Amino acid sequence: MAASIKDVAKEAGVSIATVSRVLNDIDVVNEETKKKVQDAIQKLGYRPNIVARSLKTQRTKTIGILIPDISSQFYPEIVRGAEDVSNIYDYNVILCNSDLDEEKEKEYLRVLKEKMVDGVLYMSSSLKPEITDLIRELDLKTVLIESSDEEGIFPSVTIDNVKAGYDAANYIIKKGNKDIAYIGASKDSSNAWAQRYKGFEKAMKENNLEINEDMVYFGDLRTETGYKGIRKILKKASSIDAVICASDEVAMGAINTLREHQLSVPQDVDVIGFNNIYSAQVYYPNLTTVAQPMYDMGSIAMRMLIKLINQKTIEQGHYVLDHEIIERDSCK
Amino acid sequence: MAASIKDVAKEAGVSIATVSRVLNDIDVVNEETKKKVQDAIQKLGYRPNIVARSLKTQRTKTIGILIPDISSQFYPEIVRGAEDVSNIYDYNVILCNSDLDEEKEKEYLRVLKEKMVDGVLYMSSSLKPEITDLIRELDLKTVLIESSDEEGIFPSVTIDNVKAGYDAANYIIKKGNKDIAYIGASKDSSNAWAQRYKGFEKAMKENNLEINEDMVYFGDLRTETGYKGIRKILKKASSIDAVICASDEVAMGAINTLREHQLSVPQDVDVIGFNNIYSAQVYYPNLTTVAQPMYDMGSIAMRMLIKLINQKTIEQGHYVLDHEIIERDSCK
DNA sequence: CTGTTAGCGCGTTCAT
DNA sequence: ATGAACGCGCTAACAG
Repeated sequence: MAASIKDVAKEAGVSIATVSRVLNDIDVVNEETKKKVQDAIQKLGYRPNIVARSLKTQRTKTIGILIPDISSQFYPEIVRGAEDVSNIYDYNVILCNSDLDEEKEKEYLRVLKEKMVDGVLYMSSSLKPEITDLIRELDLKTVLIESSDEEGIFPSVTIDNVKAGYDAANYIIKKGNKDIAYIGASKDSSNAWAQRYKGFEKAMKENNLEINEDMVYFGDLRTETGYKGIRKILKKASSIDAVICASDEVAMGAINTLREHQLSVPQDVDVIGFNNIYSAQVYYPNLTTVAQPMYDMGSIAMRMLIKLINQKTIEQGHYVLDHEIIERDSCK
Repeated sequence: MAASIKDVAKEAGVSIATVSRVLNDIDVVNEETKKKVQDAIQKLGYRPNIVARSLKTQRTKTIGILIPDISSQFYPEIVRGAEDVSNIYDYNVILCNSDLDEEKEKEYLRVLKEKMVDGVLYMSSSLKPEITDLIRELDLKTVLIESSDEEGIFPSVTIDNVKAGYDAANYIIKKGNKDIAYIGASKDSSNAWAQRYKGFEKAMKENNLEINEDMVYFGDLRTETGYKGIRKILKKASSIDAVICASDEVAMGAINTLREHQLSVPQDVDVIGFNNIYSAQVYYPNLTTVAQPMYDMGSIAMRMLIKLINQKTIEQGHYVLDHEIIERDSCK
């Protein structure tokens, strides 16, 4: 059994209260006794038990991170950014993979509450009312990443996905492309991916370009969606100049499939992806893509959360970070 | 403030001990009173405080995972495998990025101890004595992934890296290649990557092939090492038939650089990578590589650890999982 | 079958 | 400046 505060007190010949005081640097403790205590701590290799402290202080110095899947290409960097900041402020993170399963999310949220986390970083496709209700009921300090709630009560960190979709489309249009395909995820809900599609629509409209139903495909954001999308589009559409993809994985799936059909990128077709994941820069052709500052999203969100936990007022409830088109070799 | 066990007891008109009993399904509680308690729990939306429980039971149902960097391409899948299993057994994981910094590792280990984690999954390049000493001093139940300690006291999950390097080399040799380059990380220490090089040496020797100093390069396992390695090799060596790379990132960096020098893969040069990360299958040309069962490594290690925590005897202290050569398009 | 009580290790009044 | 004592919320004897 590791030494407890009691052992230190005995060793130093003082009360546990005094030990606690030097531990937390509170009140003014006589230099001499302070020294005695520190020596005892040193000698016993004492380290405070944070669990006991948490029970007393009601703060665990632990933060829950809820993400769909750490083994996807997108989230690791966000988590890294978050963990780096948490580490600076002496917090640790509990990682939870939800697989976008609402029940799993709820259960994690409840467990995090039981474990008395000081706050939660929440990432998901869309923010269902059941979830926001639960978060409020559990009274969990929460910052959203990549999505925001409609009422805007929760602080959030996102990019402007409508604008990002708009910019991607304009970039493709400026290259002189007319028959433009779009492969993404759900266009209905209010999530990030639907917003990208809205931006796409807007740009097409502004340029008097028509969106051909046959050239739009919705699946998820995985590579396979790129395969499927291109197959469907190639079957139905008469001509294809470019493809806008809601993720880099989809873009790579699309390019691979185009290649199978003897269509080369960018000679025959322009393709742009989204997110700028690691693979995008090693993929051949190097993928032109709309980059999100993933690391920053994680670190900024964690900073906000920690401020929130410490009751400091948050100047800005909703951070909208800049996206950027990274020009590489998948567009002419 | 959320309801406590006391509130439930009062609401149900029983003692807190009884509430605790129905909570933990211990002893035989009268069906009627059990019902009363459950109703009270329901009514108050009570959830036990795990921190308080932990203080008493000395188990937190939390496990620390120490990895170099979650934003690398290699670790997310391992972590996912581990978290999935932990979730099944009602554990949560605290994620720690060490950046292979020994001081950071030590500090994390100490904090994990303070937070009373039930166990630790440890991943690192090599296992320094300072670390094993600390783990023992802290009395942390630990399972190693990807590396093993020389004395073999800690349970571990690895692949046979010597054999893997040997297999990769033989695969390349069988293709008829003579001038074979190797790009990897440190060849001295006893880590996984050094072992791969040992396997390479063995295969070369067995086939009476000479290892040309000019065709070997050691850096780290990042893409850049591939660039640097190829540049150096191309400058010094007279001819190059194939390159064996200690990671997929390195392999992709190597191929990109070969391409810049008008050498195409696999027409001019065969290249094989290591790990089978996501990018390997979307990269062009699709990367031939030695796959490690990353998800399984994480899940098996977590299973071992949980058994260890629950004092069940571990039948096998050192799991050596199978690797597999995935034949794709970067070799003839 | 159920209640009382003593801690788990720590922070925090309230005295002194 | 320091110590005694209480309680955070829960489990685990021990009684009854």
